[in-house]
Amino acid sequence: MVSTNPFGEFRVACEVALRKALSELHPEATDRSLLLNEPPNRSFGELSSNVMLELAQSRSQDTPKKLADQLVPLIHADGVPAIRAVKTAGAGYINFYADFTELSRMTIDSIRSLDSRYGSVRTEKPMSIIVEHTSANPISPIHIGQARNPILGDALARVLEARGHRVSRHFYIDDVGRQVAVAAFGYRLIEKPSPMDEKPDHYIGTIYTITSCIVEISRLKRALQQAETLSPEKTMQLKSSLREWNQVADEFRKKHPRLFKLLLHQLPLDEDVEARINALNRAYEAGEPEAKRLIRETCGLSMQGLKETLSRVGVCFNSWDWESDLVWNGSVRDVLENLKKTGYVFSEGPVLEFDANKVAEDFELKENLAVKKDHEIPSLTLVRADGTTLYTTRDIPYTLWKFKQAEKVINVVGADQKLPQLQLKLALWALGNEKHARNLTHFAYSLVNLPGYTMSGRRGRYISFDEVVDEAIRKALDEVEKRSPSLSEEEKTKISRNIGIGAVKFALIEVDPTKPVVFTWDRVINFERNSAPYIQYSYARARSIMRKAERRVLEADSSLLIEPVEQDIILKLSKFPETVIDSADNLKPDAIADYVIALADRFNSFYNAIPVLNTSSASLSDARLALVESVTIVLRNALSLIGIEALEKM
RNA sequence: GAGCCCGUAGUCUAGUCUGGAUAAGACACUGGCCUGCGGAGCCGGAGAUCUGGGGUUCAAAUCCCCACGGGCUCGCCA
Repeated sequence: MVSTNPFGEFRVACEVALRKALSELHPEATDRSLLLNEPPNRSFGELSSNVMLELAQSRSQDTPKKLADQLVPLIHADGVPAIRAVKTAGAGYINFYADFTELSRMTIDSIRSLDSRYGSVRTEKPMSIIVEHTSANPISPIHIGQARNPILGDALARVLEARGHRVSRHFYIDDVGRQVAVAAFGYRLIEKPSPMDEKPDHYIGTIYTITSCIVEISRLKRALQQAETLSPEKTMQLKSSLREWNQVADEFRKKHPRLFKLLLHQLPLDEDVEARINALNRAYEAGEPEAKRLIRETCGLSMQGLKETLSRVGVCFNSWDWESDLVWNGSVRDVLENLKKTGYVFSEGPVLEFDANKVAEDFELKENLAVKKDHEIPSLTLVRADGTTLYTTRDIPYTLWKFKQAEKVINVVGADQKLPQLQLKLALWALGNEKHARNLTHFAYSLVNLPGYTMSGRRGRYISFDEVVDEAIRKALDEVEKRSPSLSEEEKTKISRNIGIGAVKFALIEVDPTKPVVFTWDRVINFERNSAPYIQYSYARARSIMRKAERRVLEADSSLLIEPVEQDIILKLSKFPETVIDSADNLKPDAIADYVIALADRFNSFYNAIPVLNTSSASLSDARLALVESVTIVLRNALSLIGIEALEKM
């Protein structure tokens, strides 16, 4: 029998048998939903129930052990091929032992016949889902702090697809806003020289940082000139900012002397600069042709670099959504009008504010949104005094637009943006889009920091994703040269690329996204510590056996696989579909990473202890070969879900 | 000041949602294993008062409260 979820079959069989017995003795206990757990080790079976420990609470006269002993004879597992035995143990656990003849056969047959589809269990409720991720500013390269975003977002999309959802990946190009105007302003000022040998996103990033740095310094200096009118604290604060920006300036003067000099020379250093930058921003929102040309050109250049970075690590998108389009086509204005009609918008002079807190209270949403009752949610500024809009304002029509195409929207956005994401959701409530509000998920991840400081695109203080990938590939090439000198140059290049990129991705995905990560080079390029090369190595070893065998096993007798290390692998293989379900339904891409390490571990133990090709009988060899083949399929499928390529050789 | 997230061997992490049997891995440290299929490997050893303190429970790394430490947020930035 082929099953999309072999361990699930065993689980259901145990649950049915257990419920039936419970309904005879303790009908009140059957309404519990979670009856079975995975025991800490296999001497306690493959599944275990502690219902009796709980049941004993209400029946003080009976010990859990006694209750379990009474129940077990009523659990009829004889007719169920998947269950070998049911026993009581310890304080009153009921342990279910799988029949490995059956489980092995079902698992291996299913994997070999489903092949690349093994692990994919279609949900009963497939949805159309938009995963918006990365959405990096189109004025600087993606840095390693942000890189967690595309990696998590892409894995999430892949896992959801495996679950049978229709997934569309969207990149939101944030080309409206002051920072873009700053970059474009600087770029035009130096008469738009094209990037020489530099990646265009790095090039624009440098121009942006230098421009913003010089503008900032001159602003701070002007502010300090009125020191007499300022409070001492304010003066201190300004001085400390000035010190920081001067430091940034020094760094850039050294790193990019030519551009720095050029920009310093061209930039008028009076208040006029800022006014002109703001004017450019206004002109762009208003859709004036010249501003459009300039800013689209600047962003286009940068996006070219971002796309290159993303596509080289295997992250692709279905849609590139320009934020400015929403402004120009009037949907931002329309949403503002609608929002005003809700009564949740108040004005402070020309400034419009959205009363997020009142929405949360009126709709009684605080508890649901994990906000404390007496915690006041800050209001959201929708429109500036000069009439321009803000990021989150524009995110409202964008979100509505996304919901025209999908039932569910997942925004992969850093945890630092929890508040605006909450305000966005409340805006949907206010607008009467309850259903959309409920189907909007902020997939939050903690930022990646460098030891000692936070990365800042604006300050140009970051390690770019590109250089991390480059370095990882370089390190991988060293290792390949050392370990596999006989491979062709072409193979070495391809392999080290895959190893390097895999290592970077793995480092970013293996940690629970809510946990903060401190970036260290060691984390990525120490291949003893980084598990990705280990997993790829395990795969290469397995494939090597397959190649040496020079035959495809048609009929394998899985009942010959009686070694504990073999059964450990089979058990793990049988659980892969459940892992994918958990990963997709609970949005846990990191669960796949944990799984694949554990499978590789078990395979390596097996590899070391058990011969596959030199066995006493051909049928045993066939059975083991089928097992090895199954391991290769599942390793490949699992790696593919987290966007890492499996390698034939390395 | 207020709110959110995180705290598990020297280091990095899994387990926390859904309480249950001996807290699971990796790095570093350490003792073994290449005439069997790839040693980026395998087998073993040592190393953890699960940040601290209360509470709930037959049972707490897991749930609740309070402290402490780290990160983030509270902008007419994104």
